Amino acid sequence: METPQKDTSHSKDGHRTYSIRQLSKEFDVTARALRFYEDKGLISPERKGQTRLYSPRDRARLQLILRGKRLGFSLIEIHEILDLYTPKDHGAAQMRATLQKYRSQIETLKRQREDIDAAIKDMAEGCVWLEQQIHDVEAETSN
Amino acid sequence: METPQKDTSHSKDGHRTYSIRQLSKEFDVTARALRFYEDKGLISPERKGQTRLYSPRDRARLQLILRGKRLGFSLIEIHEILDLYTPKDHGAAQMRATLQKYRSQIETLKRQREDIDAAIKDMAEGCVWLEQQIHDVEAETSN
DNA sequence: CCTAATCTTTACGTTGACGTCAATGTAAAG
DNA sequence: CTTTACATTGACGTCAACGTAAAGATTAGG
Repeated sequence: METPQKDTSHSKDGHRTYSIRQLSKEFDVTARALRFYEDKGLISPERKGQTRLYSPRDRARLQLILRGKRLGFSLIEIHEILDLYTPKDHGAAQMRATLQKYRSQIETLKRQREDIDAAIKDMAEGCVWLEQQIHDVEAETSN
Repeated sequence: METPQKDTSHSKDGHRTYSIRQLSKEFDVTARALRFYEDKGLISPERKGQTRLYSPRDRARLQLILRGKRLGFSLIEIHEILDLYTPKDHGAAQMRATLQKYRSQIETLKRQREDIDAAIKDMAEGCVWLEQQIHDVEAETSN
């Protein structure tokens, strides 16, 4: 009864680390997918020997990746979005360029939200109509 | 100067029709894609001989398809969504089942909207931070 | 009638995002 | 030490969503 599972590890830098399995289970993605994302440069976990050790920052990046996927972005697009999240600290010119990217990304997202709102509206109207139909049919069968 | 382009046609049922080119230009998709969607059962234009004639209803379906794509749904998912749009008029049991689909679809969309709102918030915060940085740098260079 | 533009189908190619072995390494448990 | 479990890197397979090229039918214009 006393097998205190070693379910947490720590790197020499002190922070928590996650194995590839832990992360894949937690977020319900395959280890293959995680390695694939790494291949595409979306994540770069440290290595202990040759096995991967994911830091909390890697975990956060993974969350962003998955959110991007849910929103229908390609891995390439997600890569660009992740770049916006990683602080660059360049000159004012660079920062201004980055700021533009932020804004255009916001526009993209807002357009997407309009699509969503329209779709929700459609579905909601469909609901109302259907409920009415069902109500009518029931009134009829109760005759 | 008097070549009144025959840019509109009408079917025997009276409604307007669109050629595959018109539609592809209007929505900026290739004719190949339109035929592909037809292959997958997402759209079924009439035929005049062997050429396709798209009705306004087909056009509306195409809009829904493209919206679905922008939201990251697969063609299969879009097919199911389109089914929700085509009135079935079945028994009460069927209608109740359909109602469930509407509702679960609404839930899906709402979850997606939460993702979007979160992403927008992130980007907006990034903007603010960046603007501050740029401001600081400029204040410094003006010394 | 000829040509050019569009339409068609058929079929194979491509890209993205992984899945699925296979062969191998390594570390903890018995 | 051997088994068991999970890690690794290739390499090839697969599925979706089209792209692209080939070959022929149709139609408007000169």
